[in-house]
Amino acid sequence: MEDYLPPEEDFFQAPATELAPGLLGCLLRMESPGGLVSGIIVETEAYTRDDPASHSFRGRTRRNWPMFRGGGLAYVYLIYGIHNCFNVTSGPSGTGQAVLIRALRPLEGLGLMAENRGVSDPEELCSGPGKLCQALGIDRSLNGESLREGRIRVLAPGSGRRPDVSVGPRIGVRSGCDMMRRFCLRNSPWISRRG
DNA sequence: TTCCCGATTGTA
DNA sequence: ACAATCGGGAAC
Repeated sequence: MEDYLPPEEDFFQAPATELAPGLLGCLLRMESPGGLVSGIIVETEAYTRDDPASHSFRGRTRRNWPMFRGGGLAYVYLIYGIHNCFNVTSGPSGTGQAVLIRALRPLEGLGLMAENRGVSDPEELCSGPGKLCQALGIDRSLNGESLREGRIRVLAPGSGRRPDVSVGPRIGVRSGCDMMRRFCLRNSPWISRRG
Protein backbone atom coordinates (compact mmCIF):
# COMPACT_ATOMS: atom_id res chain seq x y z
CA MET A 1 0.00 0.00 0.00
CA GLU A 2 1.24 3.44 -0.96
CA ASP A 3 2.25 6.05 1.61
CA TYR A 4 0.08 9.11 2.23
CA LEU A 5 1.42 12.18 4.01
CA PRO A 6 0.21 15.63 5.09
CA PRO A 7 0.36 17.95 2.06
CA GLU A 8 2.91 20.75 1.60
CA GLU A 9 2.35 23.95 3.59
CA ASP A 10 0.98 25.93 0.63
CA PHE A 11 -0.95 23.07 -0.97
CA PHE A 12 -4.42 24.41 -0.16
CA GLN A 13 -3.49 28.02 -0.93
CA ALA A 14 -3.47 27.29 -4.67
CA PRO A 15 -6.36 28.62 -6.78
CA ALA A 16 -9.28 26.18 -7.02
CA THR A 17 -8.52 25.65 -10.71
CA GLU A 18 -5.11 24.27 -9.67
CA LEU A 19 -6.12 22.54 -6.45
CA ALA A 20 -8.96 20.64 -8.15
CA PRO A 21 -6.65 18.60 -10.41
CA GLY A 22 -4.05 18.57 -7.60
CA LEU A 23 -6.43 16.74 -5.28
CA LEU A 24 -6.81 13.83 -7.71
CA GLY A 25 -4.96 10.84 -6.30
CA CYS A 26 -5.02 12.24 -2.76
CA LEU A 27 -6.54 10.31 0.15
CA LEU A 28 -9.66 11.53 1.95
CA ARG A 29 -9.76 9.87 5.38
CA MET A 30 -12.51 10.19 7.98
CA GLU A 31 -12.55 9.16 11.64
CA SER A 32 -16.24 8.35 11.89
CA PRO A 33 -17.99 7.05 15.02
CA GLY A 34 -18.38 3.68 13.31
CA GLY A 35 -14.71 3.43 12.36
CA LEU A 36 -12.10 4.58 9.86
CA VAL A 37 -13.27 5.18 6.31
CA SER A 38 -11.24 6.50 3.39
CA GLY A 39 -10.97 6.73 -0.38
CA ILE A 40 -8.82 8.06 -3.19
CA ILE A 41 -10.13 11.27 -4.80
CA VAL A 42 -10.86 10.56 -8.48
CA GLU A 43 -13.22 13.40 -9.52
CA THR A 44 -13.35 17.11 -8.57
CA GLU A 45 -14.82 20.44 -9.68
CA ALA A 46 -13.43 23.97 -9.19
CA TYR A 47 -15.58 26.89 -7.98
CA THR A 48 -14.29 30.48 -7.80
CA ARG A 49 -15.57 33.96 -7.00
CA ASP A 50 -15.95 35.05 -10.65
CA ASP A 51 -18.04 31.98 -11.50
CA PRO A 52 -21.85 32.43 -11.64
CA ALA A 53 -22.31 28.78 -10.64
CA SER A 54 -20.27 29.25 -7.44
CA HIS A 55 -21.88 29.82 -4.03
CA SER A 56 -19.28 32.59 -3.54
CA PHE A 57 -20.33 34.51 -6.68
CA ARG A 58 -22.44 37.03 -4.74
CA GLY A 59 -20.02 37.39 -1.83
CA ARG A 60 -19.80 35.93 1.66
CA THR A 61 -23.01 34.63 3.26
CA ARG A 62 -24.03 32.58 6.31
CA ARG A 63 -23.76 29.42 4.22
CA ASN A 64 -20.55 29.92 2.24
CA TRP A 65 -18.28 31.50 4.88
CA PRO A 66 -15.71 28.66 4.84
CA MET A 67 -14.96 29.52 1.20
CA PHE A 68 -13.69 32.91 2.42
CA ARG A 69 -11.49 31.64 5.26
CA GLY A 70 -8.55 30.46 3.17
CA GLY A 71 -7.61 27.01 1.90
CA GLY A 72 -7.68 23.72 3.78
CA LEU A 73 -11.10 23.78 5.45
CA ALA A 74 -14.18 21.62 4.97
CA TYR A 75 -17.16 23.34 3.34
CA VAL A 76 -20.20 21.08 3.69
CA TYR A 77 -23.67 22.13 2.58
CA LEU A 78 -27.08 20.53 2.08
CA ILE A 79 -28.36 20.21 -1.47
CA TYR A 80 -31.96 19.55 -2.54
CA GLY A 81 -32.88 19.30 1.13
CA ILE A 82 -31.51 15.77 1.14
CA HIS A 83 -27.85 15.28 0.36
CA ASN A 84 -24.63 16.71 1.74
CA CYS A 85 -21.86 17.92 -0.55
CA PHE A 86 -18.24 18.08 0.62
CA ASN A 87 -15.80 20.75 -0.57
CA VAL A 88 -12.14 21.55 0.15
CA THR A 89 -11.65 25.31 0.47
CA SER A 90 -8.75 26.80 -1.44
CA GLY A 91 -6.79 29.97 -2.14
CA PRO A 92 -5.82 32.88 0.11
CA SER A 93 -8.26 34.07 2.79
CA GLY A 94 -11.04 36.29 1.42
CA THR A 95 -11.01 34.94 -2.13
CA GLY A 96 -14.06 32.65 -1.95
CA GLN A 97 -12.87 29.44 -3.58
CA ALA A 98 -13.53 25.72 -3.09
CA VAL A 99 -13.17 22.34 -4.78
CA LEU A 100 -16.18 20.00 -4.83
CA ILE A 101 -15.21 16.36 -4.24
CA ARG A 102 -17.43 14.38 -6.61
CA ALA A 103 -16.16 10.78 -6.36
CA LEU A 104 -13.75 8.50 -4.51
CA ARG A 105 -12.26 5.09 -5.05
CA PRO A 106 -13.16 3.42 -1.72
CA LEU A 107 -10.04 2.24 0.12
CA GLU A 108 -10.64 1.58 3.84
CA GLY A 109 -13.84 0.69 5.69
CA LEU A 110 -15.85 -0.63 2.75
CA GLY A 111 -18.08 -2.63 5.06
CA LEU A 112 -19.04 0.46 7.03
CA MET A 113 -19.57 2.42 3.81
CA ALA A 114 -21.89 -0.28 2.49
CA GLU A 115 -23.79 -0.15 5.75
CA ASN A 116 -24.08 3.65 5.58
CA ARG A 117 -25.19 3.55 1.94
CA GLY A 118 -27.49 0.56 2.00
CA VAL A 119 -25.74 -0.93 -1.05
CA SER A 120 -22.81 -3.31 -1.39
CA ASP A 121 -21.59 -2.74 -4.96
CA PRO A 122 -18.21 -0.95 -4.46
CA GLU A 123 -18.84 1.20 -7.55
CA GLU A 124 -22.03 2.53 -5.94
CA LEU A 125 -20.44 3.56 -2.64
CA CYS A 126 -18.70 6.87 -3.50
CA SER A 127 -19.53 7.59 -7.18
CA GLY A 128 -21.18 10.98 -6.60
CA PRO A 129 -20.91 13.97 -4.21
CA GLY A 130 -23.96 12.96 -2.16
CA LYS A 131 -23.06 9.29 -2.19
CA LEU A 132 -19.55 9.78 -0.82
CA CYS A 133 -20.82 11.96 2.01
CA GLN A 134 -23.32 9.28 3.00
CA ALA A 135 -20.69 6.54 2.69
CA LEU A 136 -18.13 8.31 4.88
CA GLY A 137 -20.65 9.84 7.28
CA ILE A 138 -19.84 13.44 6.31
CA ASP A 139 -22.42 15.97 7.46
CA ARG A 140 -22.61 19.68 8.25
CA SER A 141 -21.15 19.23 11.74
CA LEU A 142 -17.80 19.11 9.92
CA ASN A 143 -18.38 22.46 8.22
CA GLY A 144 -15.40 24.80 8.69
CA GLU A 145 -13.12 22.17 10.27
CA SER A 146 -9.45 22.01 9.31
CA LEU A 147 -8.55 19.24 6.89
CA ARG A 148 -5.04 19.09 8.39
CA GLU A 149 -6.01 18.22 11.95
CA GLY A 150 -9.76 17.55 12.18
CA ARG A 151 -11.85 14.37 12.07
CA ILE A 152 -11.58 14.40 8.29
CA ARG A 153 -8.25 14.90 6.53
CA VAL A 154 -6.69 15.13 3.10
CA LEU A 155 -3.38 13.31 2.62
CA ALA A 156 -1.12 13.45 -0.43
CA PRO A 157 0.57 10.45 -2.07
CA GLY A 158 4.18 10.11 -0.95
CA SER A 159 5.50 9.35 -4.41
CA GLY A 160 5.24 12.52 -6.47
CA ARG A 161 4.30 11.02 -9.82
CA ARG A 162 1.70 13.18 -11.59
CA PRO A 163 -1.55 11.30 -12.41
CA ASP A 164 -3.17 11.33 -15.86
CA VAL A 165 -5.99 13.90 -15.63
CA SER A 166 -8.93 14.53 -17.97
CA VAL A 167 -10.78 17.89 -18.07
CA GLY A 168 -14.37 18.67 -19.06
CA PRO A 169 -17.50 20.69 -18.30
CA ARG A 170 -19.06 20.40 -14.85
CA ILE A 171 -22.12 18.38 -13.95
CA GLY A 172 -25.48 19.64 -12.75
CA VAL A 173 -24.78 23.37 -13.14
CA ARG A 174 -26.83 25.71 -15.38
CA SER A 175 -24.85 28.95 -15.40
CA GLY A 176 -21.16 28.52 -16.11
CA CYS A 177 -21.77 25.16 -17.77
CA ASP A 178 -19.31 26.14 -20.51
CA MET A 179 -16.41 26.32 -18.05
CA MET A 180 -13.99 23.41 -18.23
CA ARG A 181 -13.67 22.88 -14.50
CA ARG A 182 -14.36 19.20 -13.90
CA PHE A 183 -11.29 17.03 -13.38
CA CYS A 184 -11.09 13.22 -13.36
CA LEU A 185 -8.42 10.56 -13.12
CA ARG A 186 -8.46 9.42 -16.74
CA ASN A 187 -10.34 6.15 -17.36
CA SER A 188 -11.16 5.71 -13.68
CA PRO A 189 -14.13 3.35 -13.18
CA TRP A 190 -14.90 5.11 -9.88
CA ILE A 191 -16.21 8.47 -11.17
CA SER A 192 -19.87 9.53 -10.95
CA ARG A 193 -21.99 8.11 -13.74
CA ARG A 194 -24.41 10.96 -14.31
CA GLY A 195 -23.19 13.50 -16.83
C1' DT B 1 -42.18 36.95 5.28
C1' DT B 2 -42.96 34.70 0.82
C1' DC B 3 -41.27 32.29 -2.94
C1' DC B 4 -38.25 29.94 -6.19
C1' DC B 5 -34.87 26.71 -7.01
C1' DG B 6 -30.62 24.09 -6.36
C1' DA B 7 -22.68 21.86 -7.25
C1' DT B 8 -28.33 15.08 -6.31
C1' DT B 9 -30.11 10.60 -6.08
C1' DG B 10 -33.17 6.74 -6.61
C1' DT B 11 -37.25 5.17 -8.67
C1' DA B 12 -41.08 4.93 -12.30
C1' DA C 1 -38.84 11.65 -16.82
C1' DC C 2 -39.80 13.00 -11.90
C1' DA C 3 -40.46 13.36 -6.92
C1' DA C 4 -38.22 13.92 -2.35
C1' DT C 5 -37.29 17.73 0.95
C1' DC C 6 -35.09 21.78 3.22
C1' DG C 7 -32.84 26.04 3.59
C1' DG C 8 -30.35 29.88 1.21
C1' DG C 9 -30.95 34.11 -0.80
C1' DA C 10 -33.57 37.45 -3.51
C1' DA C 11 -37.73 40.02 -3.74
C1' DC C 12 -41.70 42.09 -1.87
